[in-house]
Amino acid sequence: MLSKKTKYGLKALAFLASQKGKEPVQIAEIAKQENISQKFLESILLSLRKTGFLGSKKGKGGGYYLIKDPKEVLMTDIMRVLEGPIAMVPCVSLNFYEKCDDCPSEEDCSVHMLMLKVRDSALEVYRNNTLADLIA
Amino acid sequence: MLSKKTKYGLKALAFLASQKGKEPVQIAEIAKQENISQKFLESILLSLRKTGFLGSKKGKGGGYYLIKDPKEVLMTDIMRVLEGPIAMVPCVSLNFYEKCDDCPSEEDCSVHMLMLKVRDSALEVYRNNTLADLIA
DNA sequence: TGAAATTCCTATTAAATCTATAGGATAAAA
DNA sequence: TTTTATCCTATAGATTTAATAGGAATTTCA
Repeated sequence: MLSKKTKYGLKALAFLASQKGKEPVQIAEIAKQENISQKFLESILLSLRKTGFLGSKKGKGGGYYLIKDPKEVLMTDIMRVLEGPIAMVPCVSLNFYEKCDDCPSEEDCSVHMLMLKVRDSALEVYRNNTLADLIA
Repeated sequence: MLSKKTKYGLKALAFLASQKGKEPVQIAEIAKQENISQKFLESILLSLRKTGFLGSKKGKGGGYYLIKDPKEVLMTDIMRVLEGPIAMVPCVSLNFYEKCDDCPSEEDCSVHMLMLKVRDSALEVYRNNTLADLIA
């Protein structure tokens, strides 16, 4: 299941992408428009800023804004920052690889191959969609 | 992420599918072979029996066995029983549909369409794989 | 210069879910 | 009647997620 953090993060990014100008949008406005707890959203936007997706400005007239053109932002990158690994098991993850402690061998693991296929199918979707596609 | 329950369940099913004969296999043996907590596995196998995947036999020489030919068991069915919805959000789930309380309209939801694509891509994998493919 | 607006940051609590264990009941076999 | 194994329910423990709290830092603007 998609975490609320990811869902809210996606909605916020989509909201910002749908704004015509590059004026900063305040947390409060996004939270209100998208039905999100403001404090929770605050922490999500903060992490999106720290990971290079958003810029911010303090004080009156401040808020958050997209740094890149939505067409240039791949869903793979967004998902990895918000949700974490795209793979369902660490042993088939490209960016978050970890060995399973209960498996003697990945070759012989019945779960491994299936999860590899699932990962690839998800990757294909995320690689072929950008932030711009969210608002189309 | 795949839950341990699902991972263990898949491994147990694959183990049973790899057995030549139809003799029941004891929980203890599966647990040992697959490095799974026996008590935890017990509850998983029980649920797989209740959902029609496994049969069981009590007493000496007892254990669990597959009811169907592994080639006839779709991964979609297994995953839904072990892991739950294949979709990442309830609003795009075929078998576990639920409306999102925070979304005024599914049509206008930026997350909805993307998650539909992800669901379809996962479904394609699960529909084209059976329990038999796990041990190939 | 100072008040208001807004993000920044850390910590903490609350809730939900997942993992694992406990302990006995039930049934079959020898 | 003893042994073996599943059946069943409850619950404890651990982890993760969701949400809140409260003030610090920065910017704007009168």
